[in-house]
Amino acid sequence: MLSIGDLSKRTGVKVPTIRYYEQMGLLAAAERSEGNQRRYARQDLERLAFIRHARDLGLDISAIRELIALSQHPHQPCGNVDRIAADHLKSVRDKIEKLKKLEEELERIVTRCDGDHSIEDCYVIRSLSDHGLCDSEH
Amino acid sequence: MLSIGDLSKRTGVKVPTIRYYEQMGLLAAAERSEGNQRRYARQDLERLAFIRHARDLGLDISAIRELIALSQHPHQPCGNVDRIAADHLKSVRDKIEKLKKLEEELERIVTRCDGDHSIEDCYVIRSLSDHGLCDSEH
DNA sequence: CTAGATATCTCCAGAGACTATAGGTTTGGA
DNA sequence: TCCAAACCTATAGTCTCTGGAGATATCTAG
Repeated sequence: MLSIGDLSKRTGVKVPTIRYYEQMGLLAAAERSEGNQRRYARQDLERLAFIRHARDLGLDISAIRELIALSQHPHQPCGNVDRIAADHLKSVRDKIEKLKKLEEELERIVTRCDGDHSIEDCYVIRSLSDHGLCDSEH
Repeated sequence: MLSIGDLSKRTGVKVPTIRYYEQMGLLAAAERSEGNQRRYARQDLERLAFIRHARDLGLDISAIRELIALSQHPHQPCGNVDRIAADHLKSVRDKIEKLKKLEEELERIVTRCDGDHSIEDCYVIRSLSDHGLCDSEH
């Protein structure tokens, strides 16, 4: 049996975060030692690794909760699982698109500023003040 | 003079958000009507548009606070302004990089799932469970 | 001028996903 | 056996808003 600290070291998830996941219902309430400390078995380690991996991929807590619930019915068809992942892929793509537009605009703003003139004339400040200087909508 | 609702309509910033910006020190405390309601002048409109624009670009409140402070000394050189914008550009680029890696991995996971088999065998679930199935580090 | 509708005021709580602190208890090794 | 490290619970804070409650102000129609 692993202590919460052991589990933390093995998964890279911080101790308070593990307790938080338990509170949020992603991890089952752990067994306890005689002195009331949490003790974990291998399944808990796997479950936490699953959660960690899903979080790293940017899935939010409620999506993960749903995936866990689905994974406990292994003989059902996996359409919902696929949908969750595909939806998330779409939202990641949307975010990338938005950030690329930001990148372009920031680039445009920054490259017109040599950092060596007065704030009064600074393109960065002027761009922020005047939306009309933007190329694209946002 | 504009009411807070007028200002909201003109800038697209919600009323409670305007009050929040005032509380955070981005907007000066507004003048008040006899009945204690906020009244805004044209400068406030411009300032709020500046804030909105900077937020749309992803700059955080403290960066905006700093930019506003700098913009009030128009005769100083603009090196710091440039630095804030350039730092932000870098962080946007970093975010894009990370998201692209996620995109790749999610794509890989999703395309191997046809949504038409059992959860037991689902590649999405298996990928999340087993980090070893990933192509790249993350 | 007054009634009623709309807008505003302040204060407080909640969102999401943690993170940190305080004050106390248990555990593991020398 | 003793002590430091790890653990426990409970609570509050992070960041950027957003929404609600209950009270007050302003505007419009009659």
